[in-house]
Amino acid sequence: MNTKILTESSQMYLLEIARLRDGDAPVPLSRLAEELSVSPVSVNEMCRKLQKQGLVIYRPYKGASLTPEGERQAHRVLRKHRLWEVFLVKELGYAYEQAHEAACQLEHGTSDLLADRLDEYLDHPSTNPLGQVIPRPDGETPLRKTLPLTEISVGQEGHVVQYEDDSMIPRDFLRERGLYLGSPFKVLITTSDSMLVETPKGQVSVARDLATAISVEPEKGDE
Amino acid sequence: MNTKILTESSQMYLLEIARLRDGDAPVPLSRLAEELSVSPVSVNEMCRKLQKQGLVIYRPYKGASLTPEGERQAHRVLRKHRLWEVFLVKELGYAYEQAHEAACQLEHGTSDLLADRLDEYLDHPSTNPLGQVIPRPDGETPLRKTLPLTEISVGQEGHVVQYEDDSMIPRDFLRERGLYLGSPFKVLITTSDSMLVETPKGQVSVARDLATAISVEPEKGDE
DNA sequence: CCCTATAATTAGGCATCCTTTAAGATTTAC
DNA sequence: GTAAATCTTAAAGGATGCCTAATTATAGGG
Repeated sequence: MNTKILTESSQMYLLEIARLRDGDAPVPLSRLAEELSVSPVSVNEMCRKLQKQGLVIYRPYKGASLTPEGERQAHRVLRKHRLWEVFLVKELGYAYEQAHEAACQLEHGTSDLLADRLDEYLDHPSTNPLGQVIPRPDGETPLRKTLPLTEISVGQEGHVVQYEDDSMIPRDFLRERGLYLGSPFKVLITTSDSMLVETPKGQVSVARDLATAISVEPEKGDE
Repeated sequence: MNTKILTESSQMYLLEIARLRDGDAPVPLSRLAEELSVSPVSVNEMCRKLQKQGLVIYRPYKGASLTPEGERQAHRVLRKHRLWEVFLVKELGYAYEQAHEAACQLEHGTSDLLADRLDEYLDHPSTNPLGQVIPRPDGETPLRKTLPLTEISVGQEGHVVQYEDDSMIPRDFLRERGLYLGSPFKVLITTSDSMLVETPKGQVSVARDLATAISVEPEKGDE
């Protein structure tokens, strides 16, 4: 049961559910289908299969969430994924996005042993290049959830994890202002339609609409 | 045509044909089936499919060999495989055999770009930990063939690549005497039933029967 | 030159993971 | 509360890659 072999595909599903999950809310299958570039029908099939295997809890019209075992498996994969990201960025000079792509390929061919060796080689990094936590081998590390920037209250700190709605994002502008992927920040002021945020490159005011599309991870110990 | 996507399975077949090939002789399908741990029927099916794709030349009762394009593809995979071997052994402290196993998993999830970056990171190694040549990205490097130790004539040098008949090999003895995987050596004397070989650890006399089971790669520029 | 051991092939299946089509269920929003 | 949008499910099928069992072809020794 511990040594159950998951197909690459199953791993991808579990990982994606872990990634998309927002707190304890189940992930809508439509979201999964989109992320995995697969038809909704396939996702439905797969989720029911994973439920039969005790890895996923699937409630029709609600969505999918992970069982403790599913969580454990997702962590194993995510650990490998993020360790490779660190290696690719820090050692091989990859840009983050390319590293992410490549890590998707490598994670499935990585044994637990290899992950541990890599972890040691990289000097036990605690986060990936975006500042997202790398699960420990024991699987104890809880994944921290990401929120839209708008959910962060004044005085809280955090860092940027992802841009949600690519088309709307002035990437270059944000990069210049120090609010790019991985950037730490602190919310200084919020108003009804904008936020003032402190970044490594100074202060930047962000429209609320835009802030909605910026996913961030709040700093440990807040909320 | 250049960007043709090979399945993991196809890659394995091509790689194995390249590995098992002895000079220009086609590889018997039974041998392939054995190495790949797959039924002869499956190998037959696959070889005919690869032939249809122009990657393999398959002659019933003779065996399979690579077309120039198949050769090119095999080189690409082999390059990745051996680069990973170097990384795993040199950087992560793997033993060779474990590195070989792990490299089998990693090679398929490795893009050409990643291979090049890794190559650079490792400072362009020319051989894997066993001294086998790492093909260059341009695919120009010919694979050197391996021979049984008995085929090496007096004065020639080479290095050990593989033990063929595991059950017959006194591994510990050979390791002690400096004739283990990767060891460089020079043949000093051959008689009708034994050979005297110089190794990093001194000289060792090897019975002809035993020498047959030791695969070696002769040094560049000989023969 | 025949006979046998080995190799090849055909036929039928299985598992995985994906697809499209189409019909039915539920939610959500007005 | 109903209608539109979304989700679920069933059915049928395709591609890959593997299997076993049974049959046929061939090579090579005697």
